[in-house]
Amino acid sequence: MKRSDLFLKTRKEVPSDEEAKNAQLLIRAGYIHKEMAGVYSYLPLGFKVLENIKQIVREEMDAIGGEEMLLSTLQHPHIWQSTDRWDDAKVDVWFKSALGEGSEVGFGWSHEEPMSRLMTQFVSSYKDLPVYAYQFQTKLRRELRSKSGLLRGREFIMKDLYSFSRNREEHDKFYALVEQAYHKVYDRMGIGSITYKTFASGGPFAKYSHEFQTISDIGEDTVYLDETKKLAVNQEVSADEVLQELGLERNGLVEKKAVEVGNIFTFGARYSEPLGLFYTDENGVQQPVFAGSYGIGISRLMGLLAEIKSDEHGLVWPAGLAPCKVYLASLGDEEEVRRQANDAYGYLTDKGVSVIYDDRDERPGEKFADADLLGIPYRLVISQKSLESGGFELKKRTSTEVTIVQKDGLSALLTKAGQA
RNA sequence: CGGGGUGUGGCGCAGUUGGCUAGCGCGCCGCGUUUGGGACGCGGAGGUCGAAGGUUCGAGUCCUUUCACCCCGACCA
Repeated sequence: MKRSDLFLKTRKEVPSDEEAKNAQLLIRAGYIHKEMAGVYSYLPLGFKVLENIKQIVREEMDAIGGEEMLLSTLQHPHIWQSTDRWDDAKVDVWFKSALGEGSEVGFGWSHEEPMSRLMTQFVSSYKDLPVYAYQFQTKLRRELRSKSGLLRGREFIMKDLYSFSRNREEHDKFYALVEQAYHKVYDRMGIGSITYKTFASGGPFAKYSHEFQTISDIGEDTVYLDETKKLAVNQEVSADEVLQELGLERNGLVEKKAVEVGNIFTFGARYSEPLGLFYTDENGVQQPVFAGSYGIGISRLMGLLAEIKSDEHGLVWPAGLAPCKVYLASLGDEEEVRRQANDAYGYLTDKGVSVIYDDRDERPGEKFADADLLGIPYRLVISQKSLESGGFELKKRTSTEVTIVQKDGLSALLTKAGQA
């Protein structure tokens, strides 16, 4: 991508209506645009980051047998009435509208009901189970107060996976598998070491649900950590009996603020029964499908990563999430510099290394500042001065060290570095 | 939804006890000089001062209503 072709524009000043660091940085860097409170649009570079986050999640969900699909956003009241989750008195986050007189529709804020209902079409025998289906969906929720930039919006993107198993044993095995997959997801995003499996309130079919909480001061949740066991307990369930049951010592726990980046629930027959999701077992007996749901906040992760992976100069995307690998900046307008910059851009692009080529007629300081603000992992500079030093200057976003490299060495170096 | 705060060119802000063609910085356009950490000079464009109503000879400024946004709280992935 040539910078001169992008509609991207960065800002020096922070927007006055954003307090949260993640929103300030992402807006300054031109990754997102605020439409209204708690509602953001994703601009080309922000969209790439979002897609990169999704891709990591997608790979890990596919690896444990997930089948990706996409449910509708518009929801019919009927199926939600059958689980008593349509009434505003029961669920207060519904955005609702009407098709016509006396005919309501809702905008999906979660999808247990439609997914369960849909499965009645495909599940009738024990041979049809288990089923693991997931989607990336824009969820709409009428939050009374959205805040913290991308961390709590009225419109946000979530990965939600639903498992449909024959029985608890089969369910529990998959539940454990999801837990492992989630840890891989967070590891790959560079927040594995500060993300804890956390015990939270359960429901009729499980004593606890589990959250994945990433330690951060911007978090809304308070958790108690056992750092040696790599476990945490949400404050909401941190009674003495619970700690005892989990084998945790209260005085060994540390209180921290954390951001919920994922959760996994055991639902059992809670939605299957009212929605008519049954199967016939080996003995010819009808059984309710044993279900679970598993969420990861995709857009929330983007906000959290911006919050955590940043410094005083701007964003610092982990490899694999950045919108591209290299920020190539040409300095000055000498013929030779221009020629070699174009050459390197073509060369890297051909080798499959994603590049933003800053070909604008701007001063060096501005290009350096943009490379930093955008948080691109590598900065490659070509100028009269760098040519005199023997090639291109390569610098990592996370380091101040500059190395001189030749064009032919670039792609190998960048490919190797990207894998590390 | 309770408490606090803010709305003035695309962005960030100033605007005194009401007073004259509403300013400044950034950004934008043109010309020139510049070129290793967000340059400088000269000349430009761009505003129903959030909206509606009211008081007044006169309202960005005072009053009423309303909308939006931010922060704290309650609620929530």
